[in-house]
Amino acid sequence: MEDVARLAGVSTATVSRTLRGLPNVSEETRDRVLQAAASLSYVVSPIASRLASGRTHTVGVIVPYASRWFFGQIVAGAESVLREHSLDLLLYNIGDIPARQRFFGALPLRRRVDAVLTVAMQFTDSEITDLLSLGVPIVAVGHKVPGAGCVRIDDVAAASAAVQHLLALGHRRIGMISTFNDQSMFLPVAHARRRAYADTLADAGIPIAEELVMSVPHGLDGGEQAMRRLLTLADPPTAVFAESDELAFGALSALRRTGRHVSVIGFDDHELSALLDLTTVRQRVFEQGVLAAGMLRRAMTAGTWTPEELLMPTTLVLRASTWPVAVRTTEPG
Amino acid sequence: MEDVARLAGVSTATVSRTLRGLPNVSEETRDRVLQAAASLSYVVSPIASRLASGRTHTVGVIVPYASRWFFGQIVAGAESVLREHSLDLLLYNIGDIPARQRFFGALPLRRRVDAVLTVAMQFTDSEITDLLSLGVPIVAVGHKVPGAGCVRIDDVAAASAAVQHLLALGHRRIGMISTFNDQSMFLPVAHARRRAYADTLADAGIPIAEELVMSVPHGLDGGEQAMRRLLTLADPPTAVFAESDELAFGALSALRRTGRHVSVIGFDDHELSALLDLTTVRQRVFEQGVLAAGMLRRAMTAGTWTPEELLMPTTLVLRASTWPVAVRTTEPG
DNA sequence: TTCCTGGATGTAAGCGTTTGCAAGGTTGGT
DNA sequence: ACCAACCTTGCAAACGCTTACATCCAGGAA
Repeated sequence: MEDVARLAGVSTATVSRTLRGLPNVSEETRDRVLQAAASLSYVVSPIASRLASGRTHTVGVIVPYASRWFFGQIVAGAESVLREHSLDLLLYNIGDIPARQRFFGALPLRRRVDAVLTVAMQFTDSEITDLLSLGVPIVAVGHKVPGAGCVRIDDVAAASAAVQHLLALGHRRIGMISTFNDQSMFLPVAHARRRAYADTLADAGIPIAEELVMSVPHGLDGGEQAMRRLLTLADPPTAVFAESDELAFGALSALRRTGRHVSVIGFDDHELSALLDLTTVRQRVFEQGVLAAGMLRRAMTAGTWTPEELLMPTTLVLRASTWPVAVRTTEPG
Repeated sequence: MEDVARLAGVSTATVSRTLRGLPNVSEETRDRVLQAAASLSYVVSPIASRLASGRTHTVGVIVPYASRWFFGQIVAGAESVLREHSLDLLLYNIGDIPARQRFFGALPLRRRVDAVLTVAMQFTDSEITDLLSLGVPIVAVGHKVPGAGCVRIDDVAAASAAVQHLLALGHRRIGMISTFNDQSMFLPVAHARRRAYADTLADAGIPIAEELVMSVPHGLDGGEQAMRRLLTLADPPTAVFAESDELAFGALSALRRTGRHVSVIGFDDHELSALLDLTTVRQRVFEQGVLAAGMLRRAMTAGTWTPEELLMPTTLVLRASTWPVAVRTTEPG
């Protein structure tokens, strides 16, 4: 920067002002500085700039499973808006207990980010305290976090719609594939969706059968296990509501291998759900990443910030994986 | 840090040395400093530390499609090893032309990262020059980049094996679904796999039919379009080799909708390929991310660095999407 | 002419570390 | 008892910016 200042015949202060587009620089000087900077192909050191200004221009993004479809979409969505405003995106994947402990033990975000985006993470109270102690705006995608902004869907309503769809098809014995709450992962949506399942059945006057609710780790394998177990029941369900499409995929896989026929409805509208003909509840995932990042960006620039909550719509997408209960008691159509 | 120094009764220099685990600090002093730091719950400012030391402890990761399965796997793999060594991962998603231009126009990596990981990106010569001008170690996953390290598979051999599998099943009219080279995206693997396809057919004495090679954008839609076009041919292929599983999924989708039957082999062994019964060429994607990050980490710590090349094995995974040519001329089994 | 105002620019003090160098203190060999 | 060698520690100068404050200058009002 000194070189640029010398070449333009001004002070480094003026160079700094020019390069950041501050208003109080004369046009003539501005041109001279920009030209000098260009000819030296100079760029400011973001690190020095951060140290001096105290702003990191970085958003920390915390996800439990970076490689899963849902999270990839959110991250990509957030990345697109952050990049556009030249903000850095620092990715933290804390899917297992050790990673989580390391994360909250060291809290590497301290002094490192101006904002935090968390995606479908269930935090303990102390973890939330830790996060809030960072003193930066936080936005959660997928569920509420006290003190943080939030972009999500109405999980209860959406899950309820899914179960109602099965009820409307005449199903009365309806199973649910839900995720573990052991590792306190995924609980936010799991909890809401499970409750919606129970309430909706109760409203329809159907008693809840404990054995029809499976708790498995998230992913294909989990879904497959769950469905296998459901199929071994003396009175297996005629329909199953899966907490996510990936779980539903696993369920479909189990069904195909065993040759059994059970209606399955998923949740998310995964990119491949159409191909697999999975009835599901669609939510716009990428866009949630976009909106969350936008919310953070505004909070960062405004200085002040009151957490907002954004509710995204969902749609029931009907495909061939669900059918009326009567039709396939023996054989699929 | 000053506070810690004061509380421990030493200078900031000693605190710094202690906190970084340098050897020349007496045990007694070390304990005192650590205790002081803990009681003040102090952490060093990474930014100040970076400015002073000149090292960013950050790896820039450049991907074309952050949300696609393959890239998610690589990123997750890399993240796991970087996090373990407390290195930051800065994600750049430059999938479209504008993003790419912005990226190479400003070259935001300058002064910002100690190493670069690129995933399946086809760069122009000038772009490679730009990247090398950063003066940091670079590792490419998926293909060679001159001057950079490399973790990849033998695309030619693997693709050849795929085509040979189809040949062995008796297919003679074999199509290929490949990706665009318009946006100079994906060319590295596209090129190698397409050449392998052509050479393998040629070796078998089969003339290449231009109309059997489709170029489409990557993704499900691309695969679907490609297969639809292939099916409209007067003499459609009996088998198709898709450059990636996602393209193959699209192809399967088109087949299902049109009720036609064509053998399809994919590439990657996507997480859902088993469910869709797709014959494919398996490669260990996550692990490639791990290895690439490890390579970079070593390069960063060593100071010196000569690009290495790592070749990962691939396996042909036989499933139900490919069958002998004679069997299904009329109806699937 | 004088004073005031406001915009453009320069000066220099941070920002919170790292690190080369020097100083002081120990230890052990002679 | 003396000196070399080594280990521990402190001092202070970077690192490359930002920014509060001071300065200067031109133009307008009185």
